[in-house]
Amino acid sequence: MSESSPMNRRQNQTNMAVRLCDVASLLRSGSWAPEPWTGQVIAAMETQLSNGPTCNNTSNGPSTISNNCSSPVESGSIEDSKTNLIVNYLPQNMTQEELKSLFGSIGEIESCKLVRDKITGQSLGYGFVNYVDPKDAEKAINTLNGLRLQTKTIKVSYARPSSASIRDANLYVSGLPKTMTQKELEQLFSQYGRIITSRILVDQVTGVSRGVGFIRFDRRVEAEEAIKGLNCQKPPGATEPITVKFANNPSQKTSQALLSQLYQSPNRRYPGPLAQQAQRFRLDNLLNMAYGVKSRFSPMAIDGVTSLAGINIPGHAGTGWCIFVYNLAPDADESILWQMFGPFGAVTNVKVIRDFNTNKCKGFGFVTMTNYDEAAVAIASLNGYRLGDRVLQVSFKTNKTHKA
DNA sequence: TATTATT
Repeated sequence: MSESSPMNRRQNQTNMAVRLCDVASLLRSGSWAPEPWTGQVIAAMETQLSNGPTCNNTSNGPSTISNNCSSPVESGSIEDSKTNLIVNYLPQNMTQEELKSLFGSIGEIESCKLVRDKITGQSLGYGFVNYVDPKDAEKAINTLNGLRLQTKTIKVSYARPSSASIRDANLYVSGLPKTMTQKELEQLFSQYGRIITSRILVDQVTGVSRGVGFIRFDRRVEAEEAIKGLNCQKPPGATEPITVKFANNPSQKTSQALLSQLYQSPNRRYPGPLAQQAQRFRLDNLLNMAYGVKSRFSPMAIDGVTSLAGINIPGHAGTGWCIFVYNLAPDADESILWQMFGPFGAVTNVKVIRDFNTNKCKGFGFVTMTNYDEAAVAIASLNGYRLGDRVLQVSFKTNKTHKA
């Protein structure tokens, strides 16, 4: 994949940073459909893309999204890297390449790693991005922290220097009073050390606390002290004691979790045709992941076309599904494509085609999406979408190159 | 009674 030249990129960075900041803050404040194929996506996007600059910090994502860890001024230690970032709350299906592609839109990346389970290969939902230039790292925090991707709100912050002392510092807390807020939970635990994240789990329907939560400390010794001091103790005003222990390690989740997904009834939610198609492909992907099998439901078999190498299948480029986006404005940049297509699923690459001399967008661009079903929904949703004063044309890229 | 923050 060819990148835009460093010079082009540098020229665009200032504008993009501003816009991404605006959009990201709107993303944080706006309601967002958890399922990309509901009509709410478009409504939400209208709000995001057409509103003027607003910088509020309301968040409907992880409430620790802007905690006070690792701000540039605070990182006093000389060990602290000013280029290395940790990215949390990544969508499950996001790959390392997608991570690199997204953060590479800010500046040159020295290295990038998506952390995966050693056994299952499943993404653990976080990764590291190390920039060449500390300014780009700072810019990435300012512009991408709080970005909504699919159902997740990603968190971008400086990575602490890696050490054994910060591992296994995550606590699971149960028996909490249902009335206890996250702030109160933090107040209770903060006497034992620096809290990195906190969360109270809530009922998805009612939003009421389930009385359980997590506290991640900066260091394991702090977590140990919190267990000693708070396990089996009653919080102020509570009638029952709480339980505090180390949280289960996510890596003990075996392939059973994967298999259980396979046997879930696909028709439980009575989905429409589009969602049925999407689920069929998801199942296919799961089978593929678990057993390395391509079933007859493979995207390669869609429309009854069977092909060995993807020849004659529109938009299929081997590494994903290439989407053609036409009627972009001259000042369009990559960030607008990320913003439009990201909510629909895994996006591996975006590119705005620019004039070599003027560096202005020539009116079109390309987006590569990993999964057929997500690409199809994105196209169906975005074709005809009004962006500013232009109506976009969105389709799978064809191989036809005839010049009229 | 369980989300995914240290390569």
